[in-house]
Amino acid sequence: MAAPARPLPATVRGARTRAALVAAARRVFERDGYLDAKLTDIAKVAGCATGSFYTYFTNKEEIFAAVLEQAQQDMMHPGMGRVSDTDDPYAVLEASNRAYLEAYRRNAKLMGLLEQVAQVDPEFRAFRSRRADAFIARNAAGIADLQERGIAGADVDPQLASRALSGMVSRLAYGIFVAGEVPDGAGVDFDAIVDTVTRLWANALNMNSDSTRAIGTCP
Amino acid sequence: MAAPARPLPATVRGARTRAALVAAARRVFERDGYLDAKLTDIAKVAGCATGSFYTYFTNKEEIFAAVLEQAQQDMMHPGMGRVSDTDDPYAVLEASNRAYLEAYRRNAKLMGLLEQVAQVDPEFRAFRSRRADAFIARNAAGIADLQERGIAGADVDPQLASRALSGMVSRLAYGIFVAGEVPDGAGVDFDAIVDTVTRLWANALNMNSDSTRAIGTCP
Amino acid sequence: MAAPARPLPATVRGARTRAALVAAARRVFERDGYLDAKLTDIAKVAGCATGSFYTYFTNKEEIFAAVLEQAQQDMMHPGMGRVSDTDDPYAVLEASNRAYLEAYRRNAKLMGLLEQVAQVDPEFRAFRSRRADAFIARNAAGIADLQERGIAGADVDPQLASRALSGMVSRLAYGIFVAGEVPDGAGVDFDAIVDTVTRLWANALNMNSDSTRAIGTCP
Amino acid sequence: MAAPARPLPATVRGARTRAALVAAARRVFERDGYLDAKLTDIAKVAGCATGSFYTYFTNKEEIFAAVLEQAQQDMMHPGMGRVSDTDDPYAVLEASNRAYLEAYRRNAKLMGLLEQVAQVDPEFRAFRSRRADAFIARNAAGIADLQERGIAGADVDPQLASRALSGMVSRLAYGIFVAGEVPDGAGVDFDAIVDTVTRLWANALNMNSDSTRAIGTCP
DNA sequence: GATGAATGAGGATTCATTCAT
DNA sequence: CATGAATGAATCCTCATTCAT
Repeated sequence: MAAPARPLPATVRGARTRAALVAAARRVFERDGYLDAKLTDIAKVAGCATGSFYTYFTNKEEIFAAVLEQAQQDMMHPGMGRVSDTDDPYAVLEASNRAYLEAYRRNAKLMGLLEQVAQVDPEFRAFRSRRADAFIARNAAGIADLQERGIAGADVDPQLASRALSGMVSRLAYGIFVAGEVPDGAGVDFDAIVDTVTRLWANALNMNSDSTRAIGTCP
Repeated sequence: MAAPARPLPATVRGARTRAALVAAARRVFERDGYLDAKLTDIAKVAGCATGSFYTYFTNKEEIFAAVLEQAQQDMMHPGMGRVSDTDDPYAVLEASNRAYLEAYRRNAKLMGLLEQVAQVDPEFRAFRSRRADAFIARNAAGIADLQERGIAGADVDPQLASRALSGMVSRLAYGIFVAGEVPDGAGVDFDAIVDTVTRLWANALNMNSDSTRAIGTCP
Repeated sequence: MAAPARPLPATVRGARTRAALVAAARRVFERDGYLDAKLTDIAKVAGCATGSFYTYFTNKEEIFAAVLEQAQQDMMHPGMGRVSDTDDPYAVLEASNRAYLEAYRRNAKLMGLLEQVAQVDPEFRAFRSRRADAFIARNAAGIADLQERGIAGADVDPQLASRALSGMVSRLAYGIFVAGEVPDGAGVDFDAIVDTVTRLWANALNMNSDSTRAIGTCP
Repeated sequence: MAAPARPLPATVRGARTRAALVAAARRVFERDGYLDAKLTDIAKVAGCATGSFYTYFTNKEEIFAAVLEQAQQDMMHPGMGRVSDTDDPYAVLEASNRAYLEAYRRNAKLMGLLEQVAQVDPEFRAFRSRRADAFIARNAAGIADLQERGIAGADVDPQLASRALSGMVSRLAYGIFVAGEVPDGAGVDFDAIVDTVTRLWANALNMNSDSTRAIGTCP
């Protein structure tokens, strides 16, 4: 991560080649996995000579970082940070989860790759951690906000709760969209997942919504 | 995973060598990671010749399976399956979580390795899945049981909920014990983790415990 | 070394670029050594594009030759050839040695480079030989002259003696100025080196100077 | 140079292979030069697989060191250190020079290689320096001894003189045996070289031998 | 059973040189 | 003249696996 060691292309032709390499890399990574991906192959798929790879990248890590960077914009999610922006916390939570899961599904292969690379390369392990931490921090802030406003139960530490619940969502997303762990048969559709996750999250925080969406019953 | 292709040692000396190799393998795997572990090194650490490795194992996967097998007994956890064995569901849940987290912590390095290997080797990916599924199934049964007994809210699918909540715990365990993600500073101790996880789980299921541990308030 | 294969620049801009390249080459060669110097780097340091290099030079050898050529004027030394020009042979010898050693010291890095390149490139090995031979020949002539005039002993072959003694000086210069072999501690200053070398040389030739600088005693 | 990073062979077969590799390396180095020598070639010439090279050596440097080590015994020379052991200093000097030049001639190709490698690899530059320094130190001791005994003139610093004169011999040896600088035609035979070098050396030190070999004439 | 030397396929990487703009 | 991207041949090195002793 960090800025590419190699200078960015100065000409149009250069930019085109670099882009072709990044696109090819994504394809090869998704096809062969990070470890089995050969730089030779990436160059071949990009339609250029092996040496050209080194004009823009130093090694496999670097081009994977470029692939990630390119996909990053699409991977941004709102989180619960803006929970206070609206009147209905539950709706916000649901929207947040939906956005996260949709982005995850859209980039499922890449997320799987990141998971793989993180197991192998410390630099990307750190990257993944940073990404997760940002998500967790935003959600922790949202939880704390709800607690202050009396909407969520005050009996859990926002940080730890956020870490647990955020992990719940990301783990589930990984399991379903990447690992193909299908809950029970193929019958679980996307909405059901969003719904369940949101319910569990809300209940876990004891969110006593005044809305009609109230979950569980209090005798 | 599957029975060893090589016959188990027939002599005492053979048994000793095999055991030395498995022990050495665990050390080398934990030291270098699965990918960087060399069979040569394992043999060296075990104090025997390279060739002797092949007397007992066919390849790296196989000896990793042996390492896993050896540790498996310690990794068995009760889950919530026995929820009905006692009168206090919350206590059972907590005990289950504690047992899981303790086992995870005890074998943290190995769990991290399994995570790594699963990213690389399909066979172990399947192994990990089976292991997780068993856990999830047991917990799903427990949840269904609670729902039937009216102790847990009936508004979630037991399977999906179990998958989400079990994932929450295992993901948190991985993050804290393997990846070293420390929640907030160093102040979060083991009991707080067990407590929080259990609370979130119970709340998520809307478990209306009559015990004094009741969480959240129902007017 | 031979005329440049590429035509000398016709325009002012061209001359400037060529000069920049030669200067850059000297810096890069002295910094990285001949073998590790990359043409790419030379162009970069010269502040021009890679391709521009080939406008003026065909390859690394050629630009090294240009660097050498540029420094050559400064590397000219009188030798002993003009020994007969003056009345005091010893003074001439000393002046000759001093001039040689000063020039060597001034261009130490380049001389080191030449030594390196000569080990690698036959063309420059020949160049170095020609340079040395010229020096040796001049000194041989001087020795022969002294022998004829009865100033030097006639018991050695002027050619071989010149080769040995000239080699002595150049080897010492290399050792001290390039390789950093410091005689005894750091206490040996330049004058001492000139003095010692001259003495040894004069004695070796049995130069019976009538001057007061006479070395050794003849009963 | 330092102990080999790879363990020495434990079996006879191993020793044979290692020896074959060292012998092959010497041949390939002498044939192709250090820089152009390919490890692949060495293995091929040794009649074994590429990988076997790495069983005994880490890289080209290391096997070159082994080649050098093997030749070292033959390259030991007496120097002038034992000058006082005999009655005739001049004879000792001559014997010393002869031994040095003979050893140099015997290992000319290797000496040339060392010269080349020293220009490229700092480790071998250091090795060459150590070797030279040892030689210089021994000769310096000899010179000092002669000076004390009144046999050599006391007007030069033994260290610096030794460095200069030792360099004279080694430089001449290199020029004649390695670089093929033939003094004047092909007529200079080995004895003449020994004789001239010894004379120059003795004269340079103003050695007033009482022997009949007295050089130069004092009117 | 144990030993440890031998094997060799396979991929990353460099950089002088060319040429279209 | 200047530019700088594209080229690709050529070598190093690793390590799982075999097998003669």
